[in-house]
Amino acid sequence: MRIGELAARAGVSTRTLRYYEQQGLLPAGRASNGYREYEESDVRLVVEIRSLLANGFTLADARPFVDCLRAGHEDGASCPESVAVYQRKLAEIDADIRTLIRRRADLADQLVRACPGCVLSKEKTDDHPDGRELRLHRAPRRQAGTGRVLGGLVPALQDDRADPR
Amino acid sequence: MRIGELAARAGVSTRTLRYYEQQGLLPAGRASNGYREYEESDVRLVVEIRSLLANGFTLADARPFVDCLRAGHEDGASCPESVAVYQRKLAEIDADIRTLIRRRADLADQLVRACPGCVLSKEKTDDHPDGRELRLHRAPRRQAGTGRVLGGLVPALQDDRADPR
DNA sequence: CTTGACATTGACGCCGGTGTCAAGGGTTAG
DNA sequence: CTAACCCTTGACACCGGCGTCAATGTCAAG
Repeated sequence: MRIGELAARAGVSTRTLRYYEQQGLLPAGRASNGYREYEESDVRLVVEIRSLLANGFTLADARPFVDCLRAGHEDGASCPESVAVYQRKLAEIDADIRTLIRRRADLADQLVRACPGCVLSKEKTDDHPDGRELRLHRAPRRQAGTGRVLGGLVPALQDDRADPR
Repeated sequence: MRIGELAARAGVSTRTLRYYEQQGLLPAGRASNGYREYEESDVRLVVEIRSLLANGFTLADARPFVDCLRAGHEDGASCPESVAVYQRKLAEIDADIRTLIRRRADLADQLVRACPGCVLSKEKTDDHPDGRELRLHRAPRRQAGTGRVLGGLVPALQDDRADPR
């Protein structure tokens, strides 16, 4: 099938498919006239990628899953590389959550200081008794070394200008 | 004082100060030779901005605080506009936290499904206390801006790109 | 005078994931 | 033959917060 059909069936734009190919995620065959040729299985691949992206993965993160599927596995997550990415993502999310919670507490404190009584919002400021959905299981170790941590969910607090990239 | 001194005293680059001026956050007077002239009080302003940025605010978010300080208040948060920003930020953080928590649960589920037993690493990772220098990067692209609040269910806060900007 | 530290404006780069346009070639139905 | 679509590559735009050049101006010290 050609790019337009794949785009329609996978629910993405042709631009997106070409971008994925450029990133090495979705190599396409070529017809004699230069048109890209895709397999049926590529639909599945694209859907997998979109699903991962929607869950906060980057394209680079998605690569092991795609490779795994192309290697013949039914589940993109059934390869050790994919599992490693999963674990790394979990660690990143945990770190982000803890950061946000800390930040929330700080902000709430400052708000109370500036405007006592203004805190009419949630009960997330303190450890709430029922421990509802905020229980952060175990904390992973951080690994923020190389700069990039998550695929973009949380405002940056990059004030430690220690490392110039 | 001139830009170099302010930069040194506030702990930012001159580029940063010029950027803030360009954004209308930090208007500077001019000497006869064209050099920017700053007041003592501007040190305070810049420090305030940096503090807010470090807490996940954008420059636009910081504006009410700066205005408040310049209006003579000792605390940048003691104006109603600032309080409103605080509350909005709290709401955003709460939404982000909920999203992340949901996402974490989903990922953990999938990991267990793909690799039962792989999750036990979660328990043994005992985090060491504290932890500055955690650098998350890049704010969510739309979420804060155009009135879209991610309070839904695993909203994937960036795949509803149906609206053309 | 020269040097050198400091100042100016302007512009590109980065990061991710596309949207969108431009300028062209291929294919097919009428 | 032509219209009407499909496809191709290439390149700019966007968002935030700057880093980092480039080319040039200012001013005090030696």
